[in-house]
Amino acid sequence: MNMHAGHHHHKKPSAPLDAAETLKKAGLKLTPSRIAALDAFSHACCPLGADELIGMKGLKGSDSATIYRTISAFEDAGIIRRIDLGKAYKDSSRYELAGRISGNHHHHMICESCGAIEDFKKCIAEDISSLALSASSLFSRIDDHSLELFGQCKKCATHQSA
Amino acid sequence: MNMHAGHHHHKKPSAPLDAAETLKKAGLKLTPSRIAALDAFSHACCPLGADELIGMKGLKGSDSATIYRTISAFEDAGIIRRIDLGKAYKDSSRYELAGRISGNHHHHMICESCGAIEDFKKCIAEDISSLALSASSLFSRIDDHSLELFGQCKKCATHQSA
DNA sequence: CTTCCTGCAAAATGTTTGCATATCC
DNA sequence: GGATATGCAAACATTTTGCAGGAAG
Repeated sequence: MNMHAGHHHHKKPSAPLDAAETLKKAGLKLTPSRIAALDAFSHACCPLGADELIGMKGLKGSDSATIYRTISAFEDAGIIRRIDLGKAYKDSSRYELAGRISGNHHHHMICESCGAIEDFKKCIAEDISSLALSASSLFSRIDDHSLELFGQCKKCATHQSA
Repeated sequence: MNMHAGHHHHKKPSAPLDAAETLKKAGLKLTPSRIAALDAFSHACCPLGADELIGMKGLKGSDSATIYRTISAFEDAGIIRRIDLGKAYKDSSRYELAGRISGNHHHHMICESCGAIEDFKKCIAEDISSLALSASSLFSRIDDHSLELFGQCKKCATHQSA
């Protein structure tokens, strides 16, 4: 399956995101591939997979092993976060800048017919987290959460494509 | 990474789940592997992956290709649903009975240190879905959602293991 | 100058597929 | 009997790893 996001307007970064600073904070060396990857993530309109990074301007020359290692390093450092976009995208992992990095915490609506992705900002995480904690016997702390909505976009609903 | 759920008390099915009926409704033939797989899912304490089904009593003889095809057929039929349990479990897809089948719609809290999983019932999906829809320019319908909370269980928090 | 990153090639993993046979309805 | 499911083996895609050379701090 080879789906793609519906909209392609690049995202304006809340703050321009200083690569040098971000990488230094993470204890990672400042290298061309990493700068390019960081750039790709901060300009992306939707979560990116390794295959998409491979072959982007600035990462054309990078080996795929490097891409995977970069993704892994970024994830470990909390710079990016893996996003589950459902079955339409289940073949490969996709990532986006973590909320603390982008200053743009959000969730996604995904069209199960065409794979279109739309962000939404409204987040009930605080509420749900404390509710969950108070009902929990095992957990004492919630650090993060995922919330995605799956449905159908207007275009697909019209075309009756599912 | 080879993590496992913290608690292992099997789940009591709300309703015993008639395999014959479930499969018939789905337009699937009633075969030993499918009955066994359905049984595994309805007795599971947490989401199961293909590797876990392979080798369960009743599925010992089944080929892994059959297991994958069974999972796929069940997912297509809406019997099971893929669950993203975060990086601790990212190496393979895991599934659990869909809410309509189990009568037990819920979400998960996952310990990022040890992989322990706890369910929680409280769900704000209706609220969030209508909020999201009203703010959306692209979407007209939400059919499903995922919501998982990631944190640390009390045991790991105590042992300072992260 | 030391540590870390990268490329290359090979391997490991999880999952999918083609085809002949067996099974279900 | 006809449609569908299964086993087996091979193919696939994605991601991981070992190692030697190269770049960053």
